[in-house]
Amino acid sequence: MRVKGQIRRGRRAEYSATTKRALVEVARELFTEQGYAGTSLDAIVAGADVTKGALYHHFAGKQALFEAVFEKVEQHASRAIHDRIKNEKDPWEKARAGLRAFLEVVRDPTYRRVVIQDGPAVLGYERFREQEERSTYANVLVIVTSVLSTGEWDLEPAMQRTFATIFFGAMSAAGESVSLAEDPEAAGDRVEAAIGIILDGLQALTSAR
Amino acid sequence: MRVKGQIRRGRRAEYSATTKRALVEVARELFTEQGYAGTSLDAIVAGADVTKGALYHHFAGKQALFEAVFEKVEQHASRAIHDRIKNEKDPWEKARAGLRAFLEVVRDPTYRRVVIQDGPAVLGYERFREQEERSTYANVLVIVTSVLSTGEWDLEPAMQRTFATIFFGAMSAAGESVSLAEDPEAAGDRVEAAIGIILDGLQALTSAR
DNA sequence: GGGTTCACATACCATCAGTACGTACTTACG
DNA sequence: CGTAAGTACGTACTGATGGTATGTGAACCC
Repeated sequence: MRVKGQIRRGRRAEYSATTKRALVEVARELFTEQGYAGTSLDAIVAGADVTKGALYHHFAGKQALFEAVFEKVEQHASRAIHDRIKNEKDPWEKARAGLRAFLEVVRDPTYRRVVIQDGPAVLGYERFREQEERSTYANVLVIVTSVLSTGEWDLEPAMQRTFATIFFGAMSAAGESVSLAEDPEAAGDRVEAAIGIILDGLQALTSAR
Repeated sequence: MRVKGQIRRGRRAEYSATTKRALVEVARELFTEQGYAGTSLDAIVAGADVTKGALYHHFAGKQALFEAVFEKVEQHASRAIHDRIKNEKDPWEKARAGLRAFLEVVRDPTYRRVVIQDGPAVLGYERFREQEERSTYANVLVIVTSVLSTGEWDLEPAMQRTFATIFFGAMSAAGESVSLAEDPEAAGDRVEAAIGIILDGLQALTSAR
């Protein structure tokens, strides 16, 4: 059963997928505007022009729907960052490029609300980290690992992960403050400068010995 | 109307204060165990052995009660950290002492759940920051300011706040990962070592010039 | 083309935050 | 000392909301 080289999934399957996407998309918008707690399932299904039967057919519940939204947002952000650092060869340049990319990502209201603000509370911290592990945090870990390989530190993996966690937390907090500042442009520059100084310090340690 | 040199507030006022403290205390326990969303007001008033009438007499609502709990927890944490850094004279030593103190504070399940996990989502990020501003974050800012004064950086206040935000975020994330690690002891040591290296780097920058 | 399955829709339930109102005790005042 | 007023609750209720049980019609398979 093939059409134009693609596997024909049947009308029913396509309609189903469309409904599911619509639910996730509407949920994403409402979660962004009103937060998780402030968004009712009734509002979501009304926006997607379906009923709760459809929602509970596709998702186990409100939290599962949120997680689907969360995953999509993270995936988008992760890809944006990855695209910006994959071509940088020098580890230190890669770090600075990644930082700039993240500061752009965090300006997206959806990312802030869904991932940073509501994410930990709704998913629980363990599940939150579990999701981060394969998206934005993964990018940070790659960068940190590559930076730490420049010196003669030879840190064990656990230590590399500790550094990644620290930088990830720093960037999240910084990103949040940037997008909430009255002058996000200037605030972003300050963050870039501050982390730049920290990186300079680490760089100084490697060249010193 | 005085008793033992204290102003006598009357029995009713004392009973009232006792009821209020009981509500906050029970709420603190339940919020810690089951989170904000998972805790019902019925459970809180039952635990405090009062009714919802009492709760709504003392607090505007569930969120206001949470904020009272939040404030108390933050106050306790902030004081614990302050006590540990006030005697340290050398800025760098003060920073390391503050870090160690924070890593202890963050091991308290109540602090993690109420302040780090639920805080931002329940209070909203702006109100969350507003509260932090005069508690734990204030401590970090003091440390950062004193550390930055050692070099010839001469950074503007906005930049100092940026550094404080960065370190505060780093420590929050690190603290969370520490308390969730299978070996919190070792994880704490790693965090201390990692931030120590970052501080070393900054220190190297000052002595280099 | 007839039975089966899937993708929903409908109707309903239980929980819970919040409100309206009543009440007993206490304080202030004469 | 007595009474009016206010405070600190208790009781009873409502609306909103997440979740469930069940029905149904169209698409799929043989």
